[in-house]
Amino acid sequence: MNDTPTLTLYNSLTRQKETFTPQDPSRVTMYNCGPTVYSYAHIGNARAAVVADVLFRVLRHIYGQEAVVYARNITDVDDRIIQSAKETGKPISEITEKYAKIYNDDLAAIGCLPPTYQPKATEHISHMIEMISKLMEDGFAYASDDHVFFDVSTYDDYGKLSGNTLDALRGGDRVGEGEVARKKNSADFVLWKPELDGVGWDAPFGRGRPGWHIECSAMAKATLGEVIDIHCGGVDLKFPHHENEIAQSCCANGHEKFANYWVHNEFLNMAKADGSSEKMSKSLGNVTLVHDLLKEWDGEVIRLALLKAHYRSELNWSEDLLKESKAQLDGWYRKKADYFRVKSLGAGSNVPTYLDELLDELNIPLLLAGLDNVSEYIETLYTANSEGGISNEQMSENEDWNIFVDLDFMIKRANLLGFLQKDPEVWRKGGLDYDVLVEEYDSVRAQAIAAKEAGDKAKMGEMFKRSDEIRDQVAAEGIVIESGPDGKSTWRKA
RNA sequence: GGUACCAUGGCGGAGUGGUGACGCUCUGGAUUGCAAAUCCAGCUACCCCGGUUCGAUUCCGGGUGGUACCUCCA
Repeated sequence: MNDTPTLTLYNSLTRQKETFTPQDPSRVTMYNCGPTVYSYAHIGNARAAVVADVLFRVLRHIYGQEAVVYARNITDVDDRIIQSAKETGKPISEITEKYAKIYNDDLAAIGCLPPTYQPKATEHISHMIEMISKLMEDGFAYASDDHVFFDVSTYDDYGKLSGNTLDALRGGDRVGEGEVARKKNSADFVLWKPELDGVGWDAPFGRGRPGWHIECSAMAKATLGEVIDIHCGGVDLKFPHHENEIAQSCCANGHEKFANYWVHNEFLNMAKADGSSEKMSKSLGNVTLVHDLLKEWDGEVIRLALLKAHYRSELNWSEDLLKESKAQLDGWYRKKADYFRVKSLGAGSNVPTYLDELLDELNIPLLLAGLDNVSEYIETLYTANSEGGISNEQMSENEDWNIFVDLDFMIKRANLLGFLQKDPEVWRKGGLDYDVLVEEYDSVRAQAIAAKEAGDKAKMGEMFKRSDEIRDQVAAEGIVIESGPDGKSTWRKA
């Protein structure tokens, strides 16, 4: 294992780039906070999931597929879910199962591998109760007015992750409102709440339901262990969610750390008409759902758009970003079609694949550029051929082999990142069928060319006009006709 | 008020103490009946002011501008 690639990650906890060293290379653990399933996932949720997915893929590449254990939870007990059940009159399980499935389907469509474990909060209530009991026994938590709170004053490192201090947090107090009145310190957070609308579980400290933060602590422990290697999530979860997870887990489990590395992705902003941008939020009414985008765009286009910026940079989301991603992928897929052509000539390759660019803090944009660099190199080979008077179809076996190796390398790397998974023909045609119309186009054009050769200009003009009409007609339906050198045309979805 | 992040061409976006990747767009050319696609060529950028240095876009300080978190939120 001397040649294990070295991965560096920016650790939000220490605020510096660090070399990643797992506790056990044969069982590398990562946790990502999953969705609360009461509605569709939006594109911001997707960014967090895609970033975690890339990290998952890189870890699998380094340590082996079986060696990486990735847990992404489903929060299926929550006030918003209870409220939604009440409003729609549907059973809670119907709502949570529906949206959990949609979430998984949508993420699969944008190339996210399924996590090793997908624990549901309702299946881990006993673990949460255990953890809360332990915290109470050891004096880290206290009961108050049918609630149980974590006492932040008992944990010295509270605020270390987010950079908040208890004094600073105290500044925002609104004493007397709601929970604040029940707490010892305003920063104390709830571990257990009383039953709501019949939703509750029996516990030694009273029938009730879990607070939000304890869920992740309990599920991470149940699926991955008491100390995990990497914890991912969006920056907005850093405080209070992740801060509270650390406090609970460390105090309950008796370890100095909960996660050794914290990886936080930056936010996604929505572009505004005036060129500025603002964060996506429901209150601003600018939420874009993955589910809706998938109706119009291929999942790989959305995935590429999400990965165009470094995960620690903010990403401005826009329609142009999607268009740009589509254009870039079209180019890659042309290369993939070429790959099959050369492969059919008998070329072979066993080049090793690597993701070195990602080892430096998941520099995804650099790897994407690397794909295009290979692509460009292949062009120079083609150009060299054409200058030698040889068509690409007539290249020597040796040249084919060279090109194949490069294409193979590029495509394998793209595949590792979750791109170029489709057949190039399927990609081009998007499941449509315009073969008949395009054949007619060719046939009319052939007549035009024949008329031209016969010197019949009137007929030539007429035939070209008819072929142009066909081309305009399919163009109106979003189809682009591409003429081949031999008079045979192909077509693709624009 | 507290905390943190960011500032590169028309747009997106890497990177580096010493000719500024890559993608998209755009311009010119080849090709085409005209297009499309493809190929070739090309235009355009490191927020401002100091400091360190032989040399800074890159390091340090200040300024300006932008953003996020401190409340449910990826």
